[in-house]
Amino acid sequence: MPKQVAPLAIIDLTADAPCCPPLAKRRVPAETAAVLAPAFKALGDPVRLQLMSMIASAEGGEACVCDLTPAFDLTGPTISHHLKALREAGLVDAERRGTWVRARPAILRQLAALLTVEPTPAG
Amino acid sequence: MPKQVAPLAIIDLTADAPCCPPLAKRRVPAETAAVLAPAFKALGDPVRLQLMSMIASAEGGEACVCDLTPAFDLTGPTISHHLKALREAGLVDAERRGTWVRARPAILRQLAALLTVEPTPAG
DNA sequence: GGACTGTCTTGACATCCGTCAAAGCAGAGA
DNA sequence: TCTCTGCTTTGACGGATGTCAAGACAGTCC
Repeated sequence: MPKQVAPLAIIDLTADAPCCPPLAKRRVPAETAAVLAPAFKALGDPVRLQLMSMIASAEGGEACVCDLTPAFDLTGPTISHHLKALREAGLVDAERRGTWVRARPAILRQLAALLTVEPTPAG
Repeated sequence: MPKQVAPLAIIDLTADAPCCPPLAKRRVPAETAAVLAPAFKALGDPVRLQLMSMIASAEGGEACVCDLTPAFDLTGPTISHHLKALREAGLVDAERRGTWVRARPAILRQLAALLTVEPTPAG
C-alpha cells in the first residue's frame, strides 16, 4: 500500500482559503494533522480561548495587551506566555514589541472548515 | 463498578443547536471557555485529530477500534487512551466495551460555529 | 464450561504545560 | 540622556500528558 502522500505536505496557513476538506468528509492525513493540531491545541486552554476571542472580537481584530491582562487573575508574564503560544500557533500576530496583537482570521477559517459537518441527514 | 464518568455534565453539548455565537463576534465568557476548551484540547493532538477524522468520515460515523489501531505506529493501550480522551471530551461515543466508536457531530458543529469568521470584508 | 481474541485499565516514566518571581529590554516623556 | 512604565524572557516548580508494559476483563467459538 503506497503511503499516498497528499500534495499538501506543507500547508500554507497564511493562505486565505480553506486548505482542507472537512474532517468528517475525508480522513485527515498525518501531515495535515501535524500542522493543524497545534492550532487546536493552542485553543485548548480556557485562558487562550478567551484571549483569542477578545482579540478577534475587538475593533479591527486588534487588541492591546494592556486591555487583555487585567481581564484575568493571572500575572503579566503568564498572559505573555499564552499570547506567545497563540502567536506560535499562527492564530495571532504581534507588532512592535507585542503591545498590539492582531487576530489572523484565515487560520480560524481553516479550523472551522475542518470541523464543518453537514446538517444531520435524517435526525 | 465501572467509573464511566459522565462527560460534560456542565453544559449540554449534546444539543444539536450551536450554543454560542462565533468567537470573533462576541467575547467568549469564562464558563463557555472552560467547557469548550477541553474539546479543542482533545483535538490538539495529531493522533486524536486523525482518529476523530477516521471515525467521523467512516460509514455512518462509526468505526471499529480494530480498524483504527493499525493505522498508527502506536500500541493498543495508547490508542485506547486517546479514544478515552475523545470520549471524555464528548467528541465520540462508545458502545459496549468500546469495540465501536461513534462520532458526535453536534459537538463538531458547535466548535465550528465558534470558529466561524465572516469572509474578509475587503480583502 | 473452557480457551482464545481483542479491548480496557493500571502503574510507571519521561516529557510537556501552566504558573509565578525575577531580570532584561524597548518606547515614552521630561 | 535619564528615568519610568510595561511587555517579554528566563529559570524554576508542581501538575498534567503521552507512551508503553503488564494485567484484567468481556465476548466469541469450540
